[in-house]
Amino acid sequence: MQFGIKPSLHRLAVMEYLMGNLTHPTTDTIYNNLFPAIPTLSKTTVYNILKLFEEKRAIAAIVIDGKNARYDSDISQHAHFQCRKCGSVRDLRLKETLPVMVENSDNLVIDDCHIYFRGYCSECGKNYISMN
Amino acid sequence: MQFGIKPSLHRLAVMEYLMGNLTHPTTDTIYNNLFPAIPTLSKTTVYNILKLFEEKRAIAAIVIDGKNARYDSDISQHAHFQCRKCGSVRDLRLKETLPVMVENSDNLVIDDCHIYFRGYCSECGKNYISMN
DNA sequence: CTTTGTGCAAATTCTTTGCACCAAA
DNA sequence: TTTGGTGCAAAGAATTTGCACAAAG
Repeated sequence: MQFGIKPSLHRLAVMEYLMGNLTHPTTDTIYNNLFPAIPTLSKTTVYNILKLFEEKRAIAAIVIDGKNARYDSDISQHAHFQCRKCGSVRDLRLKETLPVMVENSDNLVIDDCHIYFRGYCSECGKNYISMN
Repeated sequence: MQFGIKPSLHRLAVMEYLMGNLTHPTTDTIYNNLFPAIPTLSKTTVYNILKLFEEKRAIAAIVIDGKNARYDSDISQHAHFQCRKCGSVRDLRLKETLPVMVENSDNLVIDDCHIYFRGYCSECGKNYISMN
């Protein structure tokens, strides 16, 4: 395990879950999916681990809605889309690299960028259109 | 008051506050700043009004950190920057329009986009550098 | 030993809800 | 008189904190 993070069974389990499930899970989802296999796991520990990973920039926190945080082990530059109806979050690839986008920013030290789109996904979009 | 929102004293006060304070205030900040002048105001009402405004797309909710929502009466296309140290949020103008940025997105109906940058503002950046 | 990962329960924070009251059309 | 804006208190949900124990080097 890189990023200056000491491995432990729980940490490895959380990282493996995130790498194997690029579905932007919430803390709760991660906990509930790992708990059956790791009955000693507590939700506090999941919170601790996710916070540590994020601080070390090993994963990215996605706060696309105000509700709860989601996590992504894909830290490459990409955007996210959330459906207003079903709430699902999916990746969107960008055509341009981000640094070109922002006007000269005084003396800001920018080290992170998140792009969030909202609307209706293909499934919910159908219903959305048919309801009008 | 446009956007299909019926005006009321409280609604006008919240909208005027937002238009006069483009500092991306939180619900709490708005409430605390209006309360002295409007002692009958309750925080529930501020929540109600902000939710209504956002639904009507009269203002934009900014969820740049997971903590709490911030609001912006400037609904033109622009990005936001938050300082990791002091937490302040400021606007950033974009060079490109957003639709060019995203790869062809299947059948997504995209109606909203938020771009968030993080790092250190000019003030905190100084301290950040001098501390290393 | 000493550090640090973990877990429980309680506390905190932000936001929503239920319901009653009040004001305006 | 009916609709809809408001306010209080309580509930709810997500996350953090304090502290004690356990595990690892």
